[in-house]
Amino acid sequence: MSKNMTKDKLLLIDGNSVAFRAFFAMYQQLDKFKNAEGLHTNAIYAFKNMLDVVLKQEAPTKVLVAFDAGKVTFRTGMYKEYKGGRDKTPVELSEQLPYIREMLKDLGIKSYELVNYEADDIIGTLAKRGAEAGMEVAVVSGDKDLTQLASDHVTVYVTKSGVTKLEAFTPEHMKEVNGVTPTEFIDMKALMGDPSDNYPGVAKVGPKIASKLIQQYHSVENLYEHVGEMKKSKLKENLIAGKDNALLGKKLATINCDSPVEVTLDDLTYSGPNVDDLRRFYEKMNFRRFLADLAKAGELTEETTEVKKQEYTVLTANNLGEIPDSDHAVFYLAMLGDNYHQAPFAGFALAMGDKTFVSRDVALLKEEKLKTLLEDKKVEKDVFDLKRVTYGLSRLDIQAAGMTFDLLLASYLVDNEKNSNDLGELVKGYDYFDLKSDLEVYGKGKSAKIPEADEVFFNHLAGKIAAIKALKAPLLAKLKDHEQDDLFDTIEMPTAKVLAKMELNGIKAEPAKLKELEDDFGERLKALEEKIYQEAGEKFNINSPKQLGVILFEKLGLPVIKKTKTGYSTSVEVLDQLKEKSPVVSDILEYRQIAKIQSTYVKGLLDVIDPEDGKIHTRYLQTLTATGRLSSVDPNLQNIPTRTEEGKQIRKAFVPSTPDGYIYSCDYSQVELRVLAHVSGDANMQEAFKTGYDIHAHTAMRIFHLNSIDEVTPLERRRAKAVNFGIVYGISDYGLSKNLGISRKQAKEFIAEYFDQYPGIKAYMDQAVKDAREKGYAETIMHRRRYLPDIHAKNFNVRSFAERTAINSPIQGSAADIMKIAMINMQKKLDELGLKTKMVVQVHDELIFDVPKDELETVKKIVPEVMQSAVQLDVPLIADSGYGHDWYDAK
DNA sequence: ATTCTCACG
DNA sequence: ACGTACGTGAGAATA
Repeated sequence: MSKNMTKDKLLLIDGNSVAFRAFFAMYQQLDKFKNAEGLHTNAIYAFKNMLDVVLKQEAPTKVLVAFDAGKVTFRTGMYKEYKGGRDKTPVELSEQLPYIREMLKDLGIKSYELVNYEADDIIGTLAKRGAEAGMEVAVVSGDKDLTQLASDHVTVYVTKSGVTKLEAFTPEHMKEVNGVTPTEFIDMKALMGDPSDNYPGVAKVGPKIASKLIQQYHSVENLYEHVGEMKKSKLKENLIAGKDNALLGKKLATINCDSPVEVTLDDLTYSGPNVDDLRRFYEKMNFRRFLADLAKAGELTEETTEVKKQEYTVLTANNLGEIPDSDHAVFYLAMLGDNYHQAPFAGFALAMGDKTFVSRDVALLKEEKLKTLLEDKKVEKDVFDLKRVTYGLSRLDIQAAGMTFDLLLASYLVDNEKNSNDLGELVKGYDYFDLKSDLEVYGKGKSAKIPEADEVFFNHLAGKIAAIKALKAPLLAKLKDHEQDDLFDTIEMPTAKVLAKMELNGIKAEPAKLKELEDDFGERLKALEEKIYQEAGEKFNINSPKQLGVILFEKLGLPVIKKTKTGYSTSVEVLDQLKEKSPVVSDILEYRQIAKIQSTYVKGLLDVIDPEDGKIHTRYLQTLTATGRLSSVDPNLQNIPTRTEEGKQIRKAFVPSTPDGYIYSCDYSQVELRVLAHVSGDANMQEAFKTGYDIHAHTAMRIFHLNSIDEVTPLERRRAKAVNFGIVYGISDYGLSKNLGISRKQAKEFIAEYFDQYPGIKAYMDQAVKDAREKGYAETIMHRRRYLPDIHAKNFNVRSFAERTAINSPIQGSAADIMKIAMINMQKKLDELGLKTKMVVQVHDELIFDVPKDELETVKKIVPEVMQSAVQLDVPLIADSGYGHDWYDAK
């Protein structure tokens, strides 16, 4: 251990390359990031983000950002084409560079450049000096040239996809990536050349061959001493012919670690920003986010200026009379944790008239005055996360009513990405900074806790009320502007109320059935395990893809079909192809399947049965998906197995809550294709649905040119079905070929034929992409939006993905809209008829009911009726149903 | 915390 | 030529 307690840590940053990465990382935002004078600021902003990450991660005591001084360097003296032929730096970037330096100055970080040398040489020199002085050195760059500096004391970080993700190059990591040491990497580069720096290297030598050669010879010089001993080959000829290039490449690639850098390590001491200068700079750049951060940091040190001081009255049993009468209220219920089914209560805030009340004591809510108010539908309440509040109050035996505005739902509809469940976090997206996030106030994960200081917690609670008040009007205006008022008032708000009911209902689960399955599967797993160990010749963890990979691809020598970024892929897709080669593969597949069911479903579900009522209460996330679907968590009841018989057994554990009752299930038939037929207006597909044909068979008949549906073979139907699905996802020939195991060419023909037969579909797809490009978003039949900024991306993959999304989202999203309407109508109908039947689960296109014996006939009649009449499309909506004494039998 | 794998519509 | 199907959540291993 060094006796120096605070060991110096030196951080060196390659300013130009990081700025370059920063600029392109936020290139899509180029037009959004402009200050009042029209200066682009995206690179400055991203540069600062990178700095924040690195400063936090490294906590350096000394920092320097090195810049290139100009085009002419000692390297251009050796080779005048060095870095020649490069595209000019875009002006949008170069105009930002002086400001990055200005910001660095305000941040208290030294910038430096040296005539005739590159930033790399400055960094190399200082890294060497730092390491010699016993410091830990961290280098950050946007390209890999600097990785040659990696050593025991120097770690080189290279930005990865964006600027805030960094890949750490240590000597070990260099070895993994390139197979050579950091210094040998120079020799590798010498052989390969560097097209971006515009020097050639040896012909036909790329990373693979260069790595192999250097691993064998360790340096360019040594390689050429032994080149004569090599067997006659094209490579040998190329090496001999390229000798001068290789030697030149080595000179160019080598960083000069003894450059005449005048700054000393002592000059680099980092002691934090000049806050006033920095504030002025952020103001000039219009960086509201950083300004807010600055304000926050100020509070932490000064403690005198809190976020924003809120006015509030602490409510007790004795001053309830101070609550003014009003027909309008804002209410917030605080619980610690996401899972409001069990999260402990922390307090509440209530605004009536112009007064705001707060308390830690939720028992107060049960007091006559407050309970009445909360249950009075004539008192309109604004809340954040209606479903959470409803469920929470219900735990206190309060049946909330009159909630007419949920800020979370409104925000989600306006922009589905502005959906944080943390109010403080969400409002930052609307430039509202007077409320801290729960994360900041309570902390994270296990250590999260409600502040003990009343002034902190109550101010936070009152701040929530203020935030809801402040953002209600602008959000309502946006909803109106988007023509989403109907979606909000008649679909999303009522859906939240229905979901709260469903969550409270829960579905009854039979632990005995699950235990029985647990034993069965346990035995099967044990037997399979033994068998697999035998076949493999050793024991290993079958659940570990890494260990399994070693067994299959190294020990047994099976062909590697696919790799993941960390090793061999052992997915079903791969194993399916290896089944014939070794009997162990089938056993592994079977083991995997059973193990999945055992751990996720059998054990997982046993853990979440409520001991109080024997039911499973999932939570539906209403503001999560990009398309408007729900999702289900803790546990997820939307992915209960159905595709294999073993898996299906799980469904036998889901039972009615009444003796001799039924589980009744009703699902839409082909909703998404019906929606597609509707929105596209394609006459042929509409005709098929109107006539009541089997849609996949009908598609098969058309694309394979058969005379009647009766001629369709099962294979043809299967293929047509896959095409129909593909269409909904924004088809590609590659995807279809992979799915069907046919050639890409054949897949292409299927698609062409499909578009020929359903010309309206093709037109829809083109139009969907065009609309998204023009409007910037895709939209459902009920005006639900999904913004698609990537539709303008330059990168083909990114753009293509956005285009497929533009096709898929209106379809998936409209189907989700329809289901929500059906659920609302359904709950209304159940209430009207005073039935005891409960809606308990939704699985996207399917609803599950818990039905008492004597209500079955009624349910059989009304459920399909309500679902089929949810909306009026140009094609009929059909719902199929089934029932039984458990979910398994309800098909 | 991230990656892989696999369950569902 | 690019490298993909659309939308989710959870458990186990590994880092």
